[in-house]
Amino acid sequence: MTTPSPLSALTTRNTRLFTLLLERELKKTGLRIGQLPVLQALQDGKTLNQKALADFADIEQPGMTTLLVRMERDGLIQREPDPTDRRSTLVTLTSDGQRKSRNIVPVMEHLTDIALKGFTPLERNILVTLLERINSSLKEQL
Amino acid sequence: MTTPSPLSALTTRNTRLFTLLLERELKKTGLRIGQLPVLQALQDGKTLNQKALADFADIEQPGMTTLLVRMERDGLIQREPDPTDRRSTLVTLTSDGQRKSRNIVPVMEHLTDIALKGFTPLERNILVTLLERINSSLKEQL
DNA sequence: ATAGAATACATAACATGTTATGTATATGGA
DNA sequence: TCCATATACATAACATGTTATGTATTCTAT
Repeated sequence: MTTPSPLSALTTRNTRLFTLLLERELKKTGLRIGQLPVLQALQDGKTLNQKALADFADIEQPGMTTLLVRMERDGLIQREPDPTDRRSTLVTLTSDGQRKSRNIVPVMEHLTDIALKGFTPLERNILVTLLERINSSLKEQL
Repeated sequence: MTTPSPLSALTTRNTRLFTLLLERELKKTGLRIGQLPVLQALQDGKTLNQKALADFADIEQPGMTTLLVRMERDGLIQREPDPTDRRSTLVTLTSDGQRKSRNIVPVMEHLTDIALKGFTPLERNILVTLLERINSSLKEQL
């Protein structure tokens, strides 16, 4: 899309392209982008309930519920009742989830290297700083 | 989400926040984000077929079809057969679509001002340049 | 101790996108 | 001319997210 705002057009295009390439890379490992925050949050055998996962992934609770249903169906995670709180469901990675999650970091690093090709360390820092300032300003408006 | 890549985490977060605020602003005018490219492409009485709109919005054809079905249902656009090509459907804005589309640019400018609060012109230029370089690098990988 | 608020989860309806596939029409080359 | 191919659109199945709402459980303040 060509928007009236060069800035948001650029960051949106940026995110879209990165997401596209990431999705393509992840397909090789049988993962989907939406699953990444869950896999990351549960690395190293960690256990979290669904609310904590929704908070971590920055999505609403119903979205996390349906995501986890699909991930359980696909054998990536396990869900079991929290013995200390009967409202709560504890989520852990299966061994297959653990194994597949180990592919994520190398893929992200590879794509980041591609995105920042030719950037000096100074340019990387400037970019990060500017983006952080924008995020700050936007967050204030929430 | 906190990803292993500070860069993509930042741009993704950036896009997400901007989208959130934009969606909130647009709600006041009865529009949705997905509709923006269509409204923009058809401004000033322009007529395009569905394929051209999909290309402009950078989404696949079936996605555009369902979007246009909803927009027609909501009275934003009109669809009629192309007399010169019976495969093709010509899309135009209704007067309500025209009217609502005029709110878009001010909203985008307002949000961009918020996002870039405190930026000097130089900083704006640097940011745009760096993002364009990233977009270039990513596009090469497609 | 208990009533009311808060919390965790599920479900439904929907928006927005994807890929895969089918149908109808148009077009270009033998 | 006519066949193969390309093009425009629709439909289906699905992923991923939203808001609104319901249910069950827990917590808190009286």
